[in-house]
Amino acid sequence: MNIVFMGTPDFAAHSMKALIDAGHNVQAAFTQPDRPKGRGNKVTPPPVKVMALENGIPVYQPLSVKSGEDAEMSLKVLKELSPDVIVAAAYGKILPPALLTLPKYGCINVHGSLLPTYRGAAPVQRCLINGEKETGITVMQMAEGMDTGDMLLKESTPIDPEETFDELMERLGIMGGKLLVKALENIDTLVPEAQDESLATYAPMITKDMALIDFSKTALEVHDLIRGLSSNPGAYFMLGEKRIKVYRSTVCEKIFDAEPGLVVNKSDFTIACGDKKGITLKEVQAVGGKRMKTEDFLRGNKL
RNA sequence: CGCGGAGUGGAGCAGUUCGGUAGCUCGUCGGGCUCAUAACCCGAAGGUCGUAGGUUCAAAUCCUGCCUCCGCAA
Repeated sequence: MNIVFMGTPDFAAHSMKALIDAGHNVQAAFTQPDRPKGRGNKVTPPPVKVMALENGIPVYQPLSVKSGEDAEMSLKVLKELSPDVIVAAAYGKILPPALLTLPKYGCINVHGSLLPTYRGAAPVQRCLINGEKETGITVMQMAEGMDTGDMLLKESTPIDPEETFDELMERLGIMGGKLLVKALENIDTLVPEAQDESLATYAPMITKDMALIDFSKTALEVHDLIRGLSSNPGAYFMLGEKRIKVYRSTVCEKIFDAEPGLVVNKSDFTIACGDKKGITLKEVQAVGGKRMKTEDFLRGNKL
């Protein structure tokens, strides 16, 4: 099938790879423009661009597909390519109606949740933070609203209580690719299923201020926040003047009669939480330092 | 030229202000104690102090270039 792919991060790159491996003709990749990023504001290309270039696929990085010169150019390019379908996965831009209806099969989206729950930008993080036991992938027909389109295929997967965002994201990325390929194979026979609006929930973007750990919450809530934000942006707390990021933790069921936020076990870095249980830190990173196991951290840093 | 931190035995750190024999907590190896141990005691090995120059009688420490890693901010 002739496909134009739109996406930006690793999650999307998985889907694009799956399309290529399945023998589809990926005509072009649309992705966000290279942006100054990270230390020294070095310009870095998004993962989808890197993968596209590796596979000799033309890359387009319009500032907008909705309005302005770039959008007109994009529309022109797409008309010339005349793809059978446009596949979007975590592209980060809203597609205008003119694009949604351009290909024969319309636009198909790979979303990291079981719709209609967790529509929006950060479904995977929100699932983990909320302590969900299950999530999945939904492949759907794109509509004008945010993740509101009719669903084509859905696949669920259990979430391990210790699973981190990085791990789950990786799994979902691979699942997403497979499910996408499957959906395209059966595109003519699949019956789109409308989403039940009454069940819809939203997963807004993650912001930096969420990342500060509030130890007055329960140990489980703290744990879920830590794994939901690991490794990016990473939940953190202040230890004196030092900012400590936590990448991995476990809940300690023991009851501690201590103020939330106090270190109650200095040998394994356990901190009291609001429900008197403890949160034991397993993998941390201090300012300027590397990410390391707690035991390593404790060898050189006295609590 | 966005701001800042860091490179020291296998791991994590101190030492750098004010140059003068390389240190801590662990790990590893050997021995001891013990019914036994991840516990305790004794001992040992292991480091071009990121790299290239410079200053100096003398540089981990001061000066300069370069490499690598990391946090923040966007």
